[in-house]
Amino acid sequence: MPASRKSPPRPYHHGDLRPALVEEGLALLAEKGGDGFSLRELARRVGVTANASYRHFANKEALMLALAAEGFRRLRATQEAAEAAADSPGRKLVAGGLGYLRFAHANPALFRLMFGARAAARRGGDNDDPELADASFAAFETLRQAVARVVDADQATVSRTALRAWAMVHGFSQLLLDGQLDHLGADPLAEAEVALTDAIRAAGPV
Amino acid sequence: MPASRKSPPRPYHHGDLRPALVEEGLALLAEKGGDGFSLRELARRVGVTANASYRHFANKEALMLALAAEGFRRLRATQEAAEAAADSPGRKLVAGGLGYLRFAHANPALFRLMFGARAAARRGGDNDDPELADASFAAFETLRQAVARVVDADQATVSRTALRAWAMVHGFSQLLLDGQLDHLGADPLAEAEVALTDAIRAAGPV
DNA sequence: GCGGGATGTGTAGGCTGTGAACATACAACG
DNA sequence: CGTTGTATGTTCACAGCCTACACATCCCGC
Repeated sequence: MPASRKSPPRPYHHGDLRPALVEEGLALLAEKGGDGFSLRELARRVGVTANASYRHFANKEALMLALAAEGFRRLRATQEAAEAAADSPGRKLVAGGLGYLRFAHANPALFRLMFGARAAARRGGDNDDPELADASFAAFETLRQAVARVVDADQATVSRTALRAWAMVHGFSQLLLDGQLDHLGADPLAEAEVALTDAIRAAGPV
Repeated sequence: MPASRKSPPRPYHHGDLRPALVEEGLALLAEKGGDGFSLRELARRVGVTANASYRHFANKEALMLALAAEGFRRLRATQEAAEAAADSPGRKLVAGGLGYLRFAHANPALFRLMFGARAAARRGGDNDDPELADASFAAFETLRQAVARVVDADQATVSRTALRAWAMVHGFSQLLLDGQLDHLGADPLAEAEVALTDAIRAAGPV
């Protein structure tokens, strides 16, 4: 009865390969970093041939774009969870920013991929991946709304303020995970957190 | 007389290979981006065998670190030139920031390498490259001094303010070259310039 | 129950980074 | 001036990578 047994001898078809590739891909990315990420190793881990992934992704870059998009979705979820735990609009804004910072610190390779992949894809000739563009825009929208709940001004002013806040948060995140803040002390994340909190508080209400 | 002629038939020794590799490496990086940068192609361009570079760099990563360090030196030179062209401390600070932003926009792959290489090297087990650390620190020092000429406060306050300014400038630069500001209009660089100028003016005098 | 589309495998080619042995040119010293 | 040592490039080799193409296997709708 070789028909009905499904687990023991590795079935010919994986059954749910695409999400498995994304999930294990995120893990592999965290372990090996952006360089050192290999399609073949990913396939090995998932228990499938190197070429199997080509049924689900046109090439390595397409897979990386999918990882980046998933990263943006998780970043947004992290921001929203952090905001939900705070109890005033001002504190929500700060909490969202700190969530952003911590996400970057906890997922350095993914964070770098998220913000490098679009540019890399476009210089490769592809037009902008809509899934990635959406996911990335949504993350910024989350921040813009947090700002809107604080500043109470016309749309344009809110957007300008949100853009500044984004640049500040993103700048700290990037400097932190690039080791550029290590000279500040023993715990760069903590230093970055207080610096970012001060900066948002100072610039937040314009 | 095959001894004294030096140009026609490619001499066995290049004569000045290391700086040639760095110079052409920067060009190749600008053309191909961080991925797609190949040691073999670089060697081909310089007119030398693939393995010749191993006499000057331990491996590919060491070469990339040298490129990154050279990038920091040029960034600093760009900042200083921009500051020199302005005529008041406040304007010098803004000009330096804009110089930083324009450098990032003009050299996207190099900029990404500069800020990614240290982290990548350290997760590879190497300890921090001192040449790179120095060059990178000097670029921040340039900005810190520009801030010091503006805020007139104790050392600690100056450093905190400079750190904020750095994060802001760096954040805008990174968002710009990652295409994250494209939705702002037809000329993202110009948009980023006014946004950054406003932000520095607003936050500069604390 | 069977035919076709979806999914995974096998094989192969050209590229990459890098190690080891060898070749060449120059420089210092007798 | 001749020798010898050292810095610099070259050749050969290998494993791993991405990916194209042909083939195998499974499942679903008729």
